[in-house]
Amino acid sequence: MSEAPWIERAEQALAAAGRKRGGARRAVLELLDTQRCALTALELEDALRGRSERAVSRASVYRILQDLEGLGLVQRVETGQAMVRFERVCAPEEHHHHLVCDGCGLVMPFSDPALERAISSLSERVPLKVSEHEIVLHGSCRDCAA
Amino acid sequence: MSEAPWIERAEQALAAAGRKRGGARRAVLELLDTQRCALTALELEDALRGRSERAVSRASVYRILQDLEGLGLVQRVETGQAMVRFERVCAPEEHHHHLVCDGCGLVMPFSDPALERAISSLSERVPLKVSEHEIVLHGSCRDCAA
DNA sequence: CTTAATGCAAACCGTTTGCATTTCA
DNA sequence: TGAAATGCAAACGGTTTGCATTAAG
Repeated sequence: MSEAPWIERAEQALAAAGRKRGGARRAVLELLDTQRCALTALELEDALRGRSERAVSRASVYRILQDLEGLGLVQRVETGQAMVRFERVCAPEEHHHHLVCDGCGLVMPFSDPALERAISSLSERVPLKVSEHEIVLHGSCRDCAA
Repeated sequence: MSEAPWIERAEQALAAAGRKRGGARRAVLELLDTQRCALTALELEDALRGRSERAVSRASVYRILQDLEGLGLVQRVETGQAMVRFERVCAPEEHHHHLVCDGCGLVMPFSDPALERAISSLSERVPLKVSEHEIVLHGSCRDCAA
């Protein structure tokens, strides 16, 4: 199941949940599908309005994201910044975490197999049935550290 | 420096920063000092109001926390819940991360040396001068999983 | 037709700020 | 006395909701 392209899995999951298709959600799905890293709702809205893509009202952006999150298609990323970020939940190979520059707000993805091993071994020794994990490294990016 | 009790270091750092002492902040410091894990501003306010402790207005709670965060005495913890949490920054031996039950909102601390090693080795290979990291495991606690 | 999707504007709510007052050094 | 600390209430800003409209199946 996770081999199918994300956007297809998404449409499928939505259909399975008895949802009807709509242009706003389709536009959000398509934009999310092109993104490497987490966006805020506002960034999403602007990206959709700015380009040729279909404009989507802010309320719909939030509703759609919330909805996709509930279906496990999107996950929220908390970076310590004012706004929450969202990104698609992708195949294990693309699983990543985030670097946040506290100076300029830049957010970058990274991944590290050793870290994942540590997390997964840890997850079995902890009093919680772990379903997901989020790791954020804070610091200064190259420009800000200079 | 990190061998001194946290509350003393805090008072010291505040004095060094040219701050004057005050009852509200003192009460917040004392409460934070007794806590094992992160609290929300509201929980702090309630704890101070409820008990015999000195009541502190919500605005002051936030201002004090923000202030302490700026001095590196307190850190914020984002758990994906509505409110941000705060806890004192303690000695390395007490360094920990958080387990969050998405069912009931329970937040528990945990620590894992292997994980810390993975993080610190990773921190040197990443395009960010890492100053801190935050790890949150989400899942279901024993009661909620049952 | 019946239910979901969407937009708009208003409501929410955690957090911050302005301002007047008190307290500390 | 001058600067910091505090409380109160109002302002903020990201997110959510209510309601009327449109569109999918």
